[in-house]
This record gives sequence, structure tokens and C-alpha cells, in this order.
Amino acid sequence: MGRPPCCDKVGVKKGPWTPEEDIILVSYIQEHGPGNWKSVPHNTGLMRCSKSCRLRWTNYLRPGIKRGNFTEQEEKLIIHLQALLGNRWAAIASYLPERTDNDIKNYWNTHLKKKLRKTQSCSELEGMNKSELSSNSIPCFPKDQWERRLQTDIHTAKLALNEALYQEKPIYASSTENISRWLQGWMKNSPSNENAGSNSESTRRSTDTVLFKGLDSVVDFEPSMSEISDASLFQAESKLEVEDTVPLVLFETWLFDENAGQGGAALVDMPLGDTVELF
DNA sequence: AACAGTTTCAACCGCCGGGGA
DNA sequence: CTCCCCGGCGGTTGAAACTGT
Repeated sequence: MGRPPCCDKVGVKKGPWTPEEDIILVSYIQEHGPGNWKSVPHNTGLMRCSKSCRLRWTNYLRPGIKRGNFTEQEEKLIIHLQALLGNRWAAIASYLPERTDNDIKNYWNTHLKKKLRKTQSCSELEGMNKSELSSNSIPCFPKDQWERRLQTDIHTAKLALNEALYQEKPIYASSTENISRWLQGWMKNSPSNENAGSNSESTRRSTDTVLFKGLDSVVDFEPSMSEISDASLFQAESKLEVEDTVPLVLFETWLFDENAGQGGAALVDMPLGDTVELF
């Protein structure tokens, strides 16, 4: 015999949800909160299995979900993250809190895949595994050459970071709060922080660049996306601790992987309570 | 208008991991 | 340690909507 079904199939309704069913589910969750899905069909009288209830809530009824009309910025972020994380849609969705993993997955499969095929050779993209991507598209030049490249290209990274940090233009939609919270910690720990919000302070600070330790992986954006594992910081001076309220921060910056002897622009995934270094 | 082919996306399926007994 | 249950995940399906002829 095969694997038993997740729930009793007899009398379980399948297919699209009706507005009446939605109302019942939403009312129940408003009263009891999401969770304990096993008990939901029994307590509500819905002829649906627990999984179906959970899916309907998380993918459709949950408040704060944005549907359709993906912005260009969201598209770019999904493409970056897909290259970084693979088809880990739930992980990708954590960077776009208003989107569900299912929505992102569908959008990827129906729109972005095709879009990418148009801009790049499809076979080139899909035929490569991650290690091939790493070895093929990270520009491999020696440290001195990389340092020269850093000097010219670091300016771009600084601009992106300063835009996010000082002009409150988040790189991903929900990051403003995180960044400002994170910045509070920075201001607290740094000298002469009275005028932290003023123009003069911003101007002074705009010369700083922020890099992150504890990287999961690093992505090179040029000429195509790929990974450097175990990337380490190339240059760093003063240190500060990230407040534990920051869930994940995503930045484009420039890093140097000392093990691989390579550098590249990076999409940085910063875990909880990690260390930020400034130089 | 009618039909066929294509696209979209909500929902399902089966697998997996975490946690409790 | 093992087993079982539950929730979460990614891949897939199929009905509905859309487009072309």
C-alpha cells in the first residue's frame, strides 16, 4: 500500500474555495489566530483538510498580501535571490513580506524564466550548475588587480549603500524599518552623534562604507550571477554589533574572498545578531 | 461566433524535518 | 532511540481565462 493520505479523503472537499468558506475560515482565524490547523476543519465545520485551510490562509486570505503587478524592483530582487538561493521560494518570499512563496514561484515559472531566456541564452543559464557558475562567471584576477578594480568600483557600492542607509531608500521593500533600527544602533555607538539626522552628519558619513561578516554566500553581478562560498572581508576597521531585532539585511556591496583570491559585487545575507564592520 | 491552443495561478500532492510522546 | 503527528516546502496539476485563427 502507498503512503496514507494527509487527511481523511472521504467527505473532504477539493477545488476552489467559495466566498462562504473564506468567510468561515477568516472569522475563525480572527477569533483564534492562525495555527493548530488540524483542529480548524473540525471546529469550523469546513469540509476541507487542514493543509488546504492553512494554504488558503497563507497564500490568499492572510492580511497584507499583495497580489499581481510585480514591480521592476521586485522582479530584480527575485532574480537575484533565485540565483543566490535556488528554488527556495519560502526563503525568497521572506525578503518580500507582501508576497507569498506560491506567488513568487508562479511568477518565476510563468514570467521571469521567459524573460531571462530572452536576455540570456537559456541553455547557458539552465545547463550550468552552481559550481560551474562560480568558476565560469567570477572574474578571476590576482589580488593586486582586484584591488585596482575595487578602487574604481567601490564607488558604485558606496552609492548603493548610502542610498539605502542615509536616504532611506531600502533595497528591498520592507527594509526601511530594519535599516533605521540598525542605524540607531550605529549612531548610538559612534562618536559625535548629536546631528545624526542632519545634512552635515550625512555628508560626513557618506564617506563610510559598510561590509558584513558571517556571509552565507556572495553573488557576483557581472557579467552574470554566481557564488563565492565562505567569502571573507577584504578590508575592515571599526566594529559594531547589529541589534538582535534586525532579521535579515540585503545589500549590494563589494567583497573579497581571500580563500579564492577573488572579489566581486555581493548580495549579502546577514543573519541575526551578526557583526558589521566599517572601513 | 466557435473552436483550438496557450497561459496563468490556485490548489493539490508527496516528501521532509522538528518536536513531543 | 524510535515512532508518530503536524506544519512547511517545492513540484506539479488542471480548471479558468486569455489569445489567435
